[in-house]
Amino acid sequence: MIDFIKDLNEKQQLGVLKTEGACLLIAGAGSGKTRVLTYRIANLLENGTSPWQILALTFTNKAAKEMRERIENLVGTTGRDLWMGTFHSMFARILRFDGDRLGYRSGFSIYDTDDSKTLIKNIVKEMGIDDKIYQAAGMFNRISSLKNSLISPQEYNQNAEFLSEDAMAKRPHFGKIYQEYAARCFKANAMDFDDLLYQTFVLFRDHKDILHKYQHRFKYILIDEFQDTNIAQYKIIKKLAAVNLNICVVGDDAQSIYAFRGADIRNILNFERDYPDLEIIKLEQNYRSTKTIVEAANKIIKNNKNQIPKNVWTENIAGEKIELVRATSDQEEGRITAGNIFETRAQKNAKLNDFAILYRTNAQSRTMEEALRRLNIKYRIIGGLSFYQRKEIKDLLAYFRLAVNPEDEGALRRAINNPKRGIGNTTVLKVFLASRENNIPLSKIIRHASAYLGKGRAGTSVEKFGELAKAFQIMASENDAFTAAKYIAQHSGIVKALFDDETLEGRARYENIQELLNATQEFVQNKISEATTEEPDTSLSLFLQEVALLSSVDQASEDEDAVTMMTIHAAKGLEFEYVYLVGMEEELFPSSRMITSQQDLEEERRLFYVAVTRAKERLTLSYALQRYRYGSFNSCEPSRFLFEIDQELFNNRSRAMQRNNPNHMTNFMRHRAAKEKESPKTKTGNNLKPLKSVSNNSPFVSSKSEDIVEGIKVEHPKFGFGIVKKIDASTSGKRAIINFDTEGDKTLILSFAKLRIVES
DNA sequence: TTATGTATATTTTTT
DNA sequence: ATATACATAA
Repeated sequence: MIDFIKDLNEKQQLGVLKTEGACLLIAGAGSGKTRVLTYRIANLLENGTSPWQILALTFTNKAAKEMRERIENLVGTTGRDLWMGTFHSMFARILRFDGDRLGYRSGFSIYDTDDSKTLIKNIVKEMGIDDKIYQAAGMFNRISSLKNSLISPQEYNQNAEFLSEDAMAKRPHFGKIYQEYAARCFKANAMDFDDLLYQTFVLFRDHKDILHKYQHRFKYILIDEFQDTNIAQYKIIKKLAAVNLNICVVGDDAQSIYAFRGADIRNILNFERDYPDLEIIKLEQNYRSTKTIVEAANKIIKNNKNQIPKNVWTENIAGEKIELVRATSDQEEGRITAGNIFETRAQKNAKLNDFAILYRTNAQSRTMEEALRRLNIKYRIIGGLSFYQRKEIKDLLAYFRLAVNPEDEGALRRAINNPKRGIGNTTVLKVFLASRENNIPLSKIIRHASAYLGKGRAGTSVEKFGELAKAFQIMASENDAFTAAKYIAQHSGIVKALFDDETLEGRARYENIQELLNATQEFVQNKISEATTEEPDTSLSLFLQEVALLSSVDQASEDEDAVTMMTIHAAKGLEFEYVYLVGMEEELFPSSRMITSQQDLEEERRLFYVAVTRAKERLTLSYALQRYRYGSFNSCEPSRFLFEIDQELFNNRSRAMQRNNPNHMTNFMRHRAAKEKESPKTKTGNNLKPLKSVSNNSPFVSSKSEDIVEGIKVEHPKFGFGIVKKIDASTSGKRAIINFDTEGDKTLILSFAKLRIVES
């Protein structure tokens, strides 16, 4: 029997013991909600609930893994059969079992964002419409948010309001693109990330027997990070919980940072409405951070209007004051940060694992890397371009996918002529055309290519590839992931091509391929050692599914003692003794794209709140006066967020620095006041753009590009002198059409173009 | 069909 | 500054 009482405070106990009915845990930062969830599950297991009757949804696979380990420590090995993981991976599992009812086959591919965008690009190209208006990224975002709101292509195309909106925004073909995109994914036996949610919803909606199966299986449902769930996720969960009604959600509205991905804070409010006899428990005691940090965080979040009132407090010591660093440049910021880490480690005898550098954008990691490397400090970067996004990895994965799912359009496109087989673009287009016109599966076309493309060289090359693909398919279905992967890597020619590449880059790529093969081997071994059944699934198919749903945090290994660097988003749920939050500058944090609306700004502030509350012992904030961006220096102003922390919470050094440079802070304050006054003017000037553009965040107008107006004469370093003919603010990034004396008309993006005003 | 050079867009966060 | 896309030549 576990002694719950000893390890938990009163509120936490309540959260553990209130097993029946609906329960909403509002958990402030560092209030031990993971602990509550862990004990809650352990308690359920101890009371005789079977592991497979519990569905626990976490935000990352890593969180699930850690929780599983902690549960096993409490109650033994029963944790293994829990349905615990991310929404996406648990729903993928359900769809693998029962997706056939929707017409999917079990080896379905999971398209990542790149795959989806490529497909959209191809569709737009095939439709022969302007790819400047129908940009893949914009179309993809729109489709994504529609799916997250559970609106199907059919529903979309029958809705007069949507259609007229599109017509007004001058993109009348969007509905068709959405329809075609969905059709093509289905034909390719592929789902994108959003489909994993959307199709699960459809499955439960249209097939009551399957819904019943899961409704009765899951006696208890738990959801972590509830503030970051979207409408689709909520609706599915509501269906699943409808029979047993035992549902416990944990979240903190102050840490909701994924609205851009469809997360809807209203889910918390809906939850109160949908479960009237709900028990609401507020966890407000913070066990993680010092008083200083908790106080700073509270002050920051107070500036947000939308929030559930709560009072986070701590019994911890006041601890060190917050340090604020001003650097002259981003490079200096890096040097100071690295130097500070170096000193602190020696002083406090700390491990590098205790340090984290957090930033708003991935691009900021580079200067930090250089600085750390100079001091020989080990580091790891989470996110950015991950291992699985590297070209050579994606190339080989395409072969794997094709072996598991022969209809995968994206995989076929990628693999068919890589390495070079003399199958060019024209031929590939013919293959797709033949498939579409005769309504014959791609796999069949390529295996009988000469019948469809003629008996020329192209036809035989494709046919040979078809045979190869078929062989891989058999290989994948009859062997475990490692065996199949090794075979495919060798026989696809990918390994050979890279092995022959003697350059340094080629070597690295070759090693990455080896690494991928190691990963399949590890996967197989893990499955066997964790197995609770006779025949664990070690297929390449399952490997691909797990890899596709890996989050950036999941990929980090903590074996080595190293400083962790990541975006604030990736840091959610983590904690470190010493946190360095760099790049505290206007336009960077808050991001220039997020300052136009109150809502967006509040999300940025929550992001700041998340960053600050990662720190246990000490928080260091820094900003640079100048930052190298887009290949040139830009001067920066300190972030407005810095002024939301009480001056007394900064250490003497930081305050002295501010005093010694009265110019800086006060100047900035004046600056901002002036800007705010001015802003209505700029807004009216921008009113030309259509009411509803795809990117509804109007681009930030820097003071420099503001000065560029129609009719003035400017000088460009390359094109020489010219007259501004027209300003176009309708797209993302304000553009100007300029008539140059020597070069004629050019369209330039103002935030990039280096223009000097000659006369206005 | 493939290789090469030039133009163009890109940087917010992610399952 | 860098990655990708497209056009052009071989």
